[in-house]
Amino acid sequence: MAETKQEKYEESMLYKRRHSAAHIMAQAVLEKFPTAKIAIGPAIEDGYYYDFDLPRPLTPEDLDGIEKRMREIIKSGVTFERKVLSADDAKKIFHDQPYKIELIEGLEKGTLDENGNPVEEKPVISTYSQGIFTDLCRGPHVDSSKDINPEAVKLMSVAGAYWRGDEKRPMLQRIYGTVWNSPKELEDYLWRLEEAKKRDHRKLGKELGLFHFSDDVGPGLPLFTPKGEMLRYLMEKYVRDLQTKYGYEHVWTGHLVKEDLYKKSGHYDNYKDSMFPPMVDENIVFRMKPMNCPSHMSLFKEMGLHSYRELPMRFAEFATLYRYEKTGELSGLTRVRSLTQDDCHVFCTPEQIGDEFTLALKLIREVLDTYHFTDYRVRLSLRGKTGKFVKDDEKWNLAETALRSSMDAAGLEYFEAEGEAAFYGPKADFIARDVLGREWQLSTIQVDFIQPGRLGLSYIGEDGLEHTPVLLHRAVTGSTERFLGVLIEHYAGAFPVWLSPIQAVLIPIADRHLEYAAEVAAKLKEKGIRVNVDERSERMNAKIRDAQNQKIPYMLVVGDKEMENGQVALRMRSGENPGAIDLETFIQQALSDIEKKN
RNA sequence: GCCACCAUAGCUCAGUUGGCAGAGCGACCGCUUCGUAAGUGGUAGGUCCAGGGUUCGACCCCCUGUGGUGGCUCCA
Repeated sequence: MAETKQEKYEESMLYKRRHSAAHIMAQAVLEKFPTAKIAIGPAIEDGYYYDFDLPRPLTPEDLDGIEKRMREIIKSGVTFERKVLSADDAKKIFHDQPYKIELIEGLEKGTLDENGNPVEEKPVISTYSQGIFTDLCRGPHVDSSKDINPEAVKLMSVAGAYWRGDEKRPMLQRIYGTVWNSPKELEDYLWRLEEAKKRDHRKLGKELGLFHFSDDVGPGLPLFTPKGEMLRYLMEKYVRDLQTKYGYEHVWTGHLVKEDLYKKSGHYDNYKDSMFPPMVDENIVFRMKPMNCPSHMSLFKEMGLHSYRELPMRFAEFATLYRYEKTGELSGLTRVRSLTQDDCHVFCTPEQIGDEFTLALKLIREVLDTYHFTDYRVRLSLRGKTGKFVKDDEKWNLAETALRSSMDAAGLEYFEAEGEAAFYGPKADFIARDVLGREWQLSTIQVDFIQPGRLGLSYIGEDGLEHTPVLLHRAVTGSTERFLGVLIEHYAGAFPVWLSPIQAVLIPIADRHLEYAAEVAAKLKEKGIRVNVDERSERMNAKIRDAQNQKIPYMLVVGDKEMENGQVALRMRSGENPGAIDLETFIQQALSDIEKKN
């Protein structure tokens, strides 16, 4: 296979255009607010941003003005000139720009680059100037602003952003903008955003009548309609059956747990802020269950003394958990306060890690495949040098090695992310790309050498001695709520037949066909097909339109001809119109589509 | 939690220098019985998110709160 040479984004003309546009925007903002303090302004995926400390909040009108001024600057043809200089000279230039001074000090120490990211080598300090505006910058940039098409530039939004991403530091105003190589590309990008909006699961969830939120119930607590619950049921049943087939066993561990257990497991220290407040009953303090691991481990313990012959033991559970997410973090179904995890904990010996990982991997691959997620990558999250990570080098090394070799053995490509691990061990996350190219973290497998010891778990080994089992945490779809949100957007609401809450709708042409429609519906129901009869006194066209908008896979029109011949006139939601077929033929086709999970 | 913006009928939205609240779709009740994406007439439907303030008068202006959106931070 021929190797295609792919240009790195950071070296591309598009990147230069975006980065240069960020500088031009900063110039326009400084012209408007001469006392503004400028922070950082990198190019990012699909555009760029720049952070400012401004005397007042920006309005949408400000953005229009800044965008207009940017076009003028671009058209005027300013050139970008690079200059290398010493830290002291740089400090002189930016003497009234405290954020730049802080960045220069980072560069001086050789630990951070001009965007505040850690670097290996001590960087050269350089500035880029266009016209009267000079910025601390490594580049690269376009030679002249004439390399940017003024009609391919657009400011997108204003947002708050903490300086250096640290919530204890000042909140700056971030302007997001986008630049493309041509106005056509910009138009395509805006079109993609529109398409994404049409697929937004919050919008589709309402239109298709799948779920709601209620102020009376509370934020982040979704309520599912009969259709929405059907989806949940089907999704969970599918994974449950598959897990059973793969040798996982299901357990149930309730919703409340004594707070003390989380102190023992170590979760309390790390996550008490994201647990719902305690429920106090005389001398006992309870918490809503925010994770299953301690419960599953307690169950393992209560089931008595275990022999190595019993391992691996695989406890799976569809458990509804409650997490006290900050209100600003809640978002539709993808970030909620009550979530149903398809969780599993595998208790095994160190030697079994590889096999268990492979098993989990096989299961995950099959599930992602069924849901038409074919494009995904794996992130291996490792501990960082500082932070929440439990201190035990030997065990971390053992865990990291086990995970790496398991993934290598599985022939799986992965990339590593330092500092992203859970506090108890490294993890492998599956990040899938949906049809719009957006990435979602779905499945996860985590090795845990820490918690079983903390909770005093043990098994008797071949040597007759007590050993601490290794714990594997594993989730396939993550949570039912989040996965459903992603699925709605992935399918744009047109679920495959096996998942569709309503699989077929019968459309009688006139009232005299109602009886036949009901007969057909009864026969379909008998075969387990989820079917509705549209009995309204509407024209067939209106019924078809409504069924299309509800994205129902099969529309079955019945009139005089069909009634006479025991047929149904099939129309697919794709617009495909096979016409009149025998009822039995349709049933066979539908059952086959459902069976194949197409 | 922080920054900005938003909240009007079931849904999508309009509205007024501060002077009796509007449309389309949907719902309901009729008429229509129709062959592959909206037949037709009528009726009902509102604490203009909540609480306070300014005012002769507040859906509109101010404050506080609640909820949502876009980000930031966080995500066992």
